[in-house]
Amino acid sequence: MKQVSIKDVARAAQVTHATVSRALRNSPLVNAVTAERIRQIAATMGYRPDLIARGLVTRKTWAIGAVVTNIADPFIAEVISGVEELAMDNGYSVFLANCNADPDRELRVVRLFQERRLDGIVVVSSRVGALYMPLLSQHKVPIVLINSHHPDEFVHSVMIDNIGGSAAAVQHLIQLGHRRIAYLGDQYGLQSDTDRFGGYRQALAMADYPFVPELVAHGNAKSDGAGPAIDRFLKLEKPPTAVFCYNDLTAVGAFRKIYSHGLRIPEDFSIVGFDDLSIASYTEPPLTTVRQPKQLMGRMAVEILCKLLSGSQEKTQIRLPGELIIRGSTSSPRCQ
Amino acid sequence: MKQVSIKDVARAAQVTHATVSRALRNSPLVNAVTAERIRQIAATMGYRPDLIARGLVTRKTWAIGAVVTNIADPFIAEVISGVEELAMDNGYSVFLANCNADPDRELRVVRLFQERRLDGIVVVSSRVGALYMPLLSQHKVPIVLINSHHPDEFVHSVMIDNIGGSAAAVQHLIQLGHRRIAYLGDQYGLQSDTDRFGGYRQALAMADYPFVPELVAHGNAKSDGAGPAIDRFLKLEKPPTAVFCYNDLTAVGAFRKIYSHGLRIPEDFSIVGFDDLSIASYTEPPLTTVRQPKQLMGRMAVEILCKLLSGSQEKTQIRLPGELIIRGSTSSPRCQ
DNA sequence: CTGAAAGCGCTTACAG
DNA sequence: CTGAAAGCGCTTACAG
Repeated sequence: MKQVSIKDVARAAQVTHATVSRALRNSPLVNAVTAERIRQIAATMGYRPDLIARGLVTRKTWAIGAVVTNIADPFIAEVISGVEELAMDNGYSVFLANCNADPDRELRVVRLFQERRLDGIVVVSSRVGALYMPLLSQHKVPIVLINSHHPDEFVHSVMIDNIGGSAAAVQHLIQLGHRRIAYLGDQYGLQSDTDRFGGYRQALAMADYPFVPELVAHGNAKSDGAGPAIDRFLKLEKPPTAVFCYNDLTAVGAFRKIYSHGLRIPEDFSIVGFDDLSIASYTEPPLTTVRQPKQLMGRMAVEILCKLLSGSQEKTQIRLPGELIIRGSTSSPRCQ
Repeated sequence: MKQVSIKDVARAAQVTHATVSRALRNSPLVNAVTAERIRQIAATMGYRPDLIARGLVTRKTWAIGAVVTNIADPFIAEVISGVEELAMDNGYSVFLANCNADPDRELRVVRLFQERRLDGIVVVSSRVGALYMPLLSQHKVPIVLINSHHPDEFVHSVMIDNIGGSAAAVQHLIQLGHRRIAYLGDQYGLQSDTDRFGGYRQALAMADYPFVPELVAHGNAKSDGAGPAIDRFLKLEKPPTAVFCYNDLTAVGAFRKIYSHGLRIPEDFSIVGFDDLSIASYTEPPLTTVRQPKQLMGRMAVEILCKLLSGSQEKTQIRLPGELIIRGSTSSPRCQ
């Protein structure tokens, strides 16, 4: 069945389609009574404006793109839920594009979004922001980066305060009395890893603790990358009594390995994560971690986008604090 | 900077924009040499076709909608990653709409998708499929339901075999030697809960086990809903030695409660879940559960959609088997 | 307040 | 093989 168009309504209402358009958009340029009559008729006929057609003339699609590496990543899914929520509240629909860190796919997405004439773009956890530069420079499509690389090359970004968050985590361990605190990071040169490592060192320095290179290991930001690192830590002459992990998934992997060594958490070994995924509440004991306000980050990115889309020129680079959530995986070390 | 349009290219190539259109679409109706020349020029000028304009005339948007209750739900996020992947591979972009089981929002989405002239819609885990009926009947927009209520009212659906999956789970417990097996379900009348309960009863019946009403409790499909149910089970004169849970989150809640009673898993108590979220691998011990092929389900839905969009009239209702994944949370009961 | 006209950027019969 | 024309469903100056 064909959609009823504005002309069908016009015919039924015995006016021009221009008048129908005005009536439906509540233009003051049309007589209140006829306007109401037209609206009635349109409603009865089940008329729905064609946003495609409208977009063609208004040059506005009311659509934004969300580019992510992997929507199945729980961190990203939470961010996107924030993005979607605020976007919808502001009248925007969101196109979701998974890129899996595949450059081909990412390039295709950039082109596609350009061809679809999206009003704006949000990029989550990207390492290849440079790909979006053409869009930004040639077509001045507003782009807001969330927790992505090189935010400074872009004008608008929302970032977690990695340094501050990890410093707080390590300070927490220091206050509990731990002297040998390990850092279990990533290995792919992520800026977030570098920064969290930076926060770790900063906290040590502030407490006048020595930095011990052997207490630093590199996982893969996933659960299965933690094992070898923990093994190595425990074989040290003076093993650490606590580890601060790059993220929650790494921490979960650390849990398993610690248990497999017959140690208890937190009595024998304290663990701190980063992100506060929902899984952090489910470990046994629940994980002490640094919470990233994931939904909020998504919402803020859209808020920035909306401001830009309504003409703001403001340059917005937001750095949000992480919140240390103290749960059961940390305590004072047993016997020093 | 204004986008370069087909007319700009035409001017530069000294042909009409119709010819440019043909050349760019590789129409045989244009001289190979000029076609190539035009393509060159278009490329140099950085021309990108306007999909909005094209869509207006072709009546095809190459966009599909994905309606979900909550993208932050890990189950849904996985399904969507499958949807997005296959959609993109077939040239479709996907609009994501979160509805949070909010009817207002859901109604808005239906209207919006109609106005955006989407080519098709995928609905995940919806309870209110009825809302989409107008779209389906009036505008014959293809709709494929994934794990949603009342799939039979719709022509196309992808469902997990809840009955078979849960029967397999319970059979597994029976084979391990458990005699008193509890079912910890949901309480909101979800069809999936009814079906999983059905599979539970079916497995008991096949083993000639009695059905014991006191071994059935109702959680809330989330982690925090399991506690009271487990408490009640353990207070029974003859408590169960194993519990089959409606889903993994419920199972995780059961874990915590079992541990808080000082019992061991699986030595003292076996637990089985349903879904196989990534969290199922992270519990201690890892959770035995029924895997839903989440990504596959998403991909299959899009595959159906694509067939429909290329003219197929076939009615497709797929029921996928779940796979029992045996991990560490189940074993034979200690002492009967 | 309303209509007639132009136009958004494309595609596609229809002539030639 | 190419152009001229019509049209997709809208919006919006421009007249009246």
